[in-house]
Formats: sequence, C-alpha cells, structure tokens
Amino acid sequence: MPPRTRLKDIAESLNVSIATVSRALNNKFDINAETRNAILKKAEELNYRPNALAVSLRKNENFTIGVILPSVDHYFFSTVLKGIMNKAHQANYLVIIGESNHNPEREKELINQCATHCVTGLIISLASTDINHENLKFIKSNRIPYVLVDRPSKNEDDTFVKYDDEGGARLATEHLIAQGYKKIAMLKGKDSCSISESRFNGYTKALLKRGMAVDHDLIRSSSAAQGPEDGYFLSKELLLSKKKPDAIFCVNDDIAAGVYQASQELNLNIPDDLAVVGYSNSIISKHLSPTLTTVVQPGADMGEQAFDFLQQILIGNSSKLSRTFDARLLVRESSCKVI
Amino acid sequence: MPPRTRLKDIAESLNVSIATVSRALNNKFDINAETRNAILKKAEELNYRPNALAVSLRKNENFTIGVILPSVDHYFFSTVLKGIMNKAHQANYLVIIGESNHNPEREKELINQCATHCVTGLIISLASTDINHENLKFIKSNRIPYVLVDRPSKNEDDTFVKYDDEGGARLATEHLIAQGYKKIAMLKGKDSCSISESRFNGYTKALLKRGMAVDHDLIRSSSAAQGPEDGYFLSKELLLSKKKPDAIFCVNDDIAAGVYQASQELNLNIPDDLAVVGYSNSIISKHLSPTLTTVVQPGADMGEQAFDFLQQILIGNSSKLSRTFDARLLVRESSCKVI
DNA sequence: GAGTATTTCGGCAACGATTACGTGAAATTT
DNA sequence: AAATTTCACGTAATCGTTGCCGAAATACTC
Repeated sequence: MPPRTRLKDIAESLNVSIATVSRALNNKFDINAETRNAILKKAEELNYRPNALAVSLRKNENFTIGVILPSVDHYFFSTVLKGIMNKAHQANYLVIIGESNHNPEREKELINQCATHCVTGLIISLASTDINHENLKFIKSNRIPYVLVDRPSKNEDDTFVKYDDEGGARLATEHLIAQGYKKIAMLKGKDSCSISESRFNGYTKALLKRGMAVDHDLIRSSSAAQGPEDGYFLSKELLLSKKKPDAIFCVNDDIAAGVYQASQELNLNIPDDLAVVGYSNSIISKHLSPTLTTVVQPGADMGEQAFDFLQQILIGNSSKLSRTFDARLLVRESSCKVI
Repeated sequence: MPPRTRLKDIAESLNVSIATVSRALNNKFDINAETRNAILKKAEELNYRPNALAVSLRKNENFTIGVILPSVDHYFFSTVLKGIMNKAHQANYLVIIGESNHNPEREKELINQCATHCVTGLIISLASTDINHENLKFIKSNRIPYVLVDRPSKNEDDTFVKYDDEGGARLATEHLIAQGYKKIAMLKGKDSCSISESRFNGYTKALLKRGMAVDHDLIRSSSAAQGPEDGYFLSKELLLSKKKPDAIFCVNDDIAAGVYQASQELNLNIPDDLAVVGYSNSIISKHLSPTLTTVVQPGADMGEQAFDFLQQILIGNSSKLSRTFDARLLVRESSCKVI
C-alpha cells in the first residue's frame, strides 16, 4: 500500500523538478507541451491529488466554510443547511458543520475550532440562549467573515439573512380574524426567545390593527422544548378555562400538533370549533388531519442567500448586506370553517 | 486589524526562539517554568490559536472526518448526522458534511474533495443508485478509512452499521397478521433500491411463515421520490381494485401518509377498515391521526456507532467491525382494530 | 577543580505545495 | 556572427508547525 502520491513522486519518476510538475498541473505557461502531457499522464497514473492542507497553507486560502446551527434534525435548519451546501458545492467549497444544541459554550468551542481550521467564512444561526451575543463578539474578534441566519443581532452592521417573523405572525392572525374567529389565543415559545417575541409582536399588532383587544389570559409561554407536549398541556388548559378561545395561533408546528391532540380529547372539531395555525411549514403540517395552516419559511432559499452573502463579503463587497425573507401564509384546512 | 498571531510573533515579542514557544504551548518537558508562563501569557494576550493546517501538514494527522449522506433534510439521515457529530465532538473531530442527493457522480466528487482535504476517515451512506458500488471502490483505492451506514455492500470485509430492515418488515407484517388482517398489501420503494428489497423480503417471509400467500397484485412499487404522492396514488389504485386490501405496509412513513389521504377520500376508517404501518418513525408518524404504527430506526445511535467504529479502525483495530441494529416495532393506533 | 549530568534553549530540516527569480540553451533578430 | 529574445526548466524561499540534534549554562559528583 503505497502512501499518497506527492509532486515529488511524479517529479522523480520523470526526472524533472517539483516546480515543473506543479506548473504542469496548474496550467502555467512556461512549460513544454510534451513534458506537460507526460506529467499529466503520470499524475493520472499515480492517482495524484494535491494535498489541500499544503495548498491552503501556502496560498493562504482555504476553500472551506463553517456552518453552525442549533440542531440539524430540526426540519427548518436541515433545509437551511441543504441550501448552503447546494451553493457551496457549486462554488467548490467544503462545508464544516457543527451543532450547538443551543448551548453557548458549545457554540464557542465550534467557532474556535472553525477559526483554528482556517475556515474562510462562517454561516451561523446563533444560539438564542446567548443573550448578550458574546459569541458574536468572539467571531468578530477572530476576524472571521460571517453571515447570521435567522437570529440576527440588533447590530446594524451585521450581514444577515432573516425571516419576517413578525410579518408571518401578522398574516396568520389577520387570516384568523378574517375567517371570523373572535377569541384568538397564542401559544408562544419560551420566554426571552427573540424569534418567539417577534411572532408575538406580529400577533398583537394584527389584533390591535383590527381593533381587537390583546387578552393576556389567552397567551401562554411554552417550556424550552417548545414541543407537542407544550402545545398539548397549554391548549388543554386554555380550552378548559372560562375564556375558552376559538382559535389558537402557535409559535411553531410542533406545538400546533399538541393542540390537535388536546382538541381531539376534548371532542373539539378543527376548524369548526377551534382554528389552529402553526409556523414553519414543517413536514408534519401537511400530514396532520385536518391539514395545518402554517407560515412558510423557505429554509433552503435562506441558506442559499446566506452563502451568496458570504461570497460577496469574501470578494470584498463591504456594503451592508442583509435580506429579510417575506412572510407567506399557507392556508390549509385547520383555519377555514366550512360554511 | 492585525493578521493572525503566529508562533513567530510570540517568539519575537519575547526574544525567544519559535521552537521554544512551540514547546511551551505543547507542554513539553525541557522548558523553564518561567519562560513557559511568560509564553502562555503572551499567547493568551495575542489571542494565539495554532494554525490547524500547518499542524496537520506537519504531523500528518488531520482531526477531521467526512460524512456523506444522500440528503440531510430527510429525518432519518439528519439524526444519523446528529449522532455522528455528537461523538465527533467528544473526540475533538471536525465534521465535513456533503450531500450526494443520490447522485453517484456528485458522490464521487465529494469523496474526492474529502480525500484532497485529507480527512482521517469517512462515514458514508452510499447512493443507492450506484449499483456496482463504483464509489466504494473509489474510496478504497484512495485508502481512506471508512464506515458504511445503512446501505452496506455485499462485501464481507467492509465495516458497516446497518439496520435490520428485513426484520423490521417482518415484525410489521407479523403484527398485522396477529391483529387479524387478512389481505396485507405492500407499497415498496422504487425498484432496485436495496433497502426496499430487504423490507420486501421481510414482508414476504412473514407471510409465508404464517402460511399466507404472497399476492403480487397487492404489491406496488413507488417512483424514485418515494413520497406521499406515491402512497396516495398507489393505495387509491389498490383500494379501488377487486383485491382491495385490509392492511397496507409501507416502505416508509411518507408513503403511509399518502395512504391516509387516500383512505380519507374513500371514507375508509383507519384502523377499522384499513390498517396502515409505516417505516422509520419519522416525526410525522406520531402526528398523523390516527397515530401511525411504524418501525423504529435509531438514527442517532447508528451515527454514534459508526463514529465509534471509525475510531476503532483509526487506532488500528483491524478486526471485522459491523453492527446490525435490531428492529423494533412501535405499535400505535393505525394498526389496532378497536374491538 | 576536573569531569560528568542535567536543564534549557536555539538551529535546522522537514511536511507538500507554490512561485519569484535565475539560468542555460535554442531561436530569433540585426 | 554577435546580440537579443524566447523558451523551458531548476533553485530556493515561503506558508506555520514540529521535532531532532546539539550547544550553552548550570548543577552535581568524586
């Protein structure tokens, strides 16, 4: 089992210098056509592949980007990753992936590793628990070009790709109002989660715009898990309370799925007795019965945009780059009373 | 904006040699405690981080593994990835991720990139469309240590982590028989997909074992997408045919979701008129109504095992490593007639 | 106090590749 | 035929680290 072929091996076997081999393989000018062909042939024969580590070290450019996400088995993030990889592949970049699990310390380690391994850039969806954006400062202090996804900071100078969370919530709430629902509850995410807050803002703004009161008895916050169980318990509580709502807007589809369970147990018909609207258009939404009205988040598009921005930064475009993806509501069965 | 700190920078600022700095930072013996502390302090001050490219080049070991999967937004694979990353993090490995999209050429490019970037090992779920396992040969010819996940070759020498696909299908089918269903259909994946074939084998074996005939009119193959649409159309066809089945075993949960749709349109009650069993325990399965009986695939565990195997190989353990994860059936509402 | 051990550090050559520069021979010009 | 240009290639420095070897300087032994 011969070790990996190096330029030196090719050079020696053809009695030329290493420099000549390098020139031949890199299509430089001052090289004789014959020797060039001989070298190419030999390289093919020996299955030569340049050592990317050495090339990167020498040229001081590493065609690798780091991607740090809170979790990859969450559908939205997996589509973001897909979008990034799609573009990265076209541009011949390698993708290093890390999962922070919403843990700032873990996130910092990952940033550190990326820096150590000389990534050319970073696309990151910051852990929402890192309130003070310490890790964002850390990235900056390391001078790594970066693009923020989905969880932008308040800093105006950051390059980011986000989604109009507030707008989506507004659309959802307005839709419920238009459908004639009167007592619209909201199941928020865990407190202090900026995304949940944005969606909550959209919800309240829509209500106020239509002259409806914001009733805090109709608003509940979920646990950190933000899963179906939260939806189940919180909605059951709501539906058994005096102020029993006729519609529930959920901060995500998983929570909405929990609401389905509760309403089934309570023998409530969706959408006639209770309307439900989710958020994210995750796979489950179209499989729930009745199908779930939800806000569409184009994860893959956002990922592609993030990579495009990163490339812009890398080629020196220093203008302020940012894009907020428009909210779109996908109306399905769960929010339309059959008349 | 000063460039990245190097050993040289620290050395010059303290009037010592580069070698000394290196020794200090790497906890070597022959170094004075005072100078060592001074160097550590300076390194901290200058925010020094070793250049991983240079270290890897010099030491000829790159703490990086490549992971190549058909797609990352498929739930099962995303959990495999999660498992791999979990272990990789503990072992201080970086993870490079690539998505083949079931395309062998793309897959080959990714392997090539991984080889070029000197990954220490590869965990790969081969594209099922690569019938002759050309890419597996390619990996071997490049001498990259590898572990196969989920789609093992027929070669006995390969290290692999797989799932007892046949066993899972057998469990599912036997369960349906035990529940009293008589005409059990199967919706396979696309032809020539080895996983689908294994599951089909399990299905037929279970039937034969119980003395039931395998009726090829009750067996349909889906398109390459293997999505809900396939389930919808194929099951509708079946349910409207003369041999109308009273149970359908689906090669995956997405297809099962399509069956739900069809049965709803045809006013068939699940599980009383029709039992449905899926495969993979994807997120949708517990949100479908009624909840879907499905075969559990422990993706994260499989990912962790794959990484463990890779480490075994890397430390020189040359014994034949492989593990087949036992099948487990998660019985839910869709397959249990209410008596 | 001469010889030996030990401690602490610097010099240098790698790792595999790229590239500026120089050089000899051939080809071209004058 | 001398001068100049062009061509094709080799030499050597470089990227940031590590590790071998050896050299001072100090400490220890008899």
